[in-house]
Amino acid sequence: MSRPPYHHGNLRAAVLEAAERLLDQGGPSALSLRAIAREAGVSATAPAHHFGDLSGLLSDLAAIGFQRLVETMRRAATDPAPRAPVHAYVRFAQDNPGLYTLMFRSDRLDYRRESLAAASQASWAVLLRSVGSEARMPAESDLATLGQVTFRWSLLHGFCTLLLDGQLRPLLANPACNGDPHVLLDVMVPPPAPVRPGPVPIPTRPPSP
Amino acid sequence: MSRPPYHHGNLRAAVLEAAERLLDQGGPSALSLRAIAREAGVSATAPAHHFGDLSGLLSDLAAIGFQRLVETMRRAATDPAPRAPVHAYVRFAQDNPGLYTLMFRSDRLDYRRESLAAASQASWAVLLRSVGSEARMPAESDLATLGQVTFRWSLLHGFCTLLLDGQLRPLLANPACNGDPHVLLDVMVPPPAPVRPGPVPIPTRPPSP
DNA sequence: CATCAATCTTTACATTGTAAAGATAAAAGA
DNA sequence: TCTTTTATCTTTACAATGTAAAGATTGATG
Repeated sequence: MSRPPYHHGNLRAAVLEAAERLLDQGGPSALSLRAIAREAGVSATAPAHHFGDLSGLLSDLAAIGFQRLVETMRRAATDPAPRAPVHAYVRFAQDNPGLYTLMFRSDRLDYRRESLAAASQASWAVLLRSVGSEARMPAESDLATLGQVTFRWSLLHGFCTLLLDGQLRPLLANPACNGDPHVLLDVMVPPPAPVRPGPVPIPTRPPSP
Repeated sequence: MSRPPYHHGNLRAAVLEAAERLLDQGGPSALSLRAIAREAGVSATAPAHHFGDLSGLLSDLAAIGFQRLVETMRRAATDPAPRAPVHAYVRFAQDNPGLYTLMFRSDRLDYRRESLAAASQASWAVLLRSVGSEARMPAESDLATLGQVTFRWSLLHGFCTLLLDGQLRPLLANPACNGDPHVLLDVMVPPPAPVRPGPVPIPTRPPSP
């Protein structure tokens, strides 16, 4: 009976892989320190030595998520299709629902952790470049750029969040959508003109008196 | 020594109030069944008799949140200022950060619960009316209306989520914003024109009237 | 080869959700 | 009015979790 060696040798990576496996399978709520340790085949407290505590582990995992998202967006930026980045962003959330959700669950993460801070910052650079800005940090941008960046990210992030939360299900049930979020995405970006001429798009049409 | 009576008499309401107090103070992660019971001054398992389990309690609390949001939006619809609803929505999230976050934390909620389903559905009616639709359910709307609704809610919800998650802090640190999210909101809605002419795929400005 | 430091396990404890059984009091029925 | 029933709340119990502390094992360092 050759039991596994006392020293795993590559536990850090193995733990992150085990965590992502559980995440894909059971969502963020399945990520307990002990369950991850079980999945990785080590003792309950082994991960803590590599990540400090649970929020440390989750933060490193979220950092990986941001890195992949950045890579996805970089790749999509080379696609000639005008709205390729939009669909790529949403597809990323669809393909990695647990990871995407985790990335923005600030109560379980520690954004001061270096890995996560760096990865998050890199995503800012990509986002700024996507609106034609040369700034690397939002703090160095003008107000118009900030508006564009905020608009883009809010719209996409809101869409993905609502989608993953199941809030768009009543919409997707509509026959016109055929259950495909990307249909909804296409009629949303760019926003369609108001049904009737009226005051500016966003502001509410006066609730038909 | 007159100890509290064995039967509270109005425990259901008291528990919800206690829960909201903890929510305001410590965020959604402070909402444990036992902590709520402590705050309400009853035994640890008393709340379970009224709400079934933790997700039941949180769902009823989230339902209250949706009701208040609906009321807020109804009130804002009567405000003559064109973008009053937008600012009202964000202000609601700012004033009730814990509650707003909880409302969309689907892993801790049970959307099949009647209270939550009803409250959530009511918010759809308000949202549909805000884009001039007369439908009460998204399932009965045409694709253009769905696009408008999705656009509005995604943009606002995304903005609020990023804001409450602290993701917009780098933006708000910019002197032009002066730390006020509503400044950012104003330059975001409607989105500003691109700084320079160039291939700017996403943030297409909605057709100016 | 001896020592050290890193890595992993064992043990321990407080906290949590929830099930089960018991206590209390209000309501209902005689 | 008195008994029975039912709703409400408490006590007890148990498995699971995060994390701290101490011990075991092994690779690295001198």
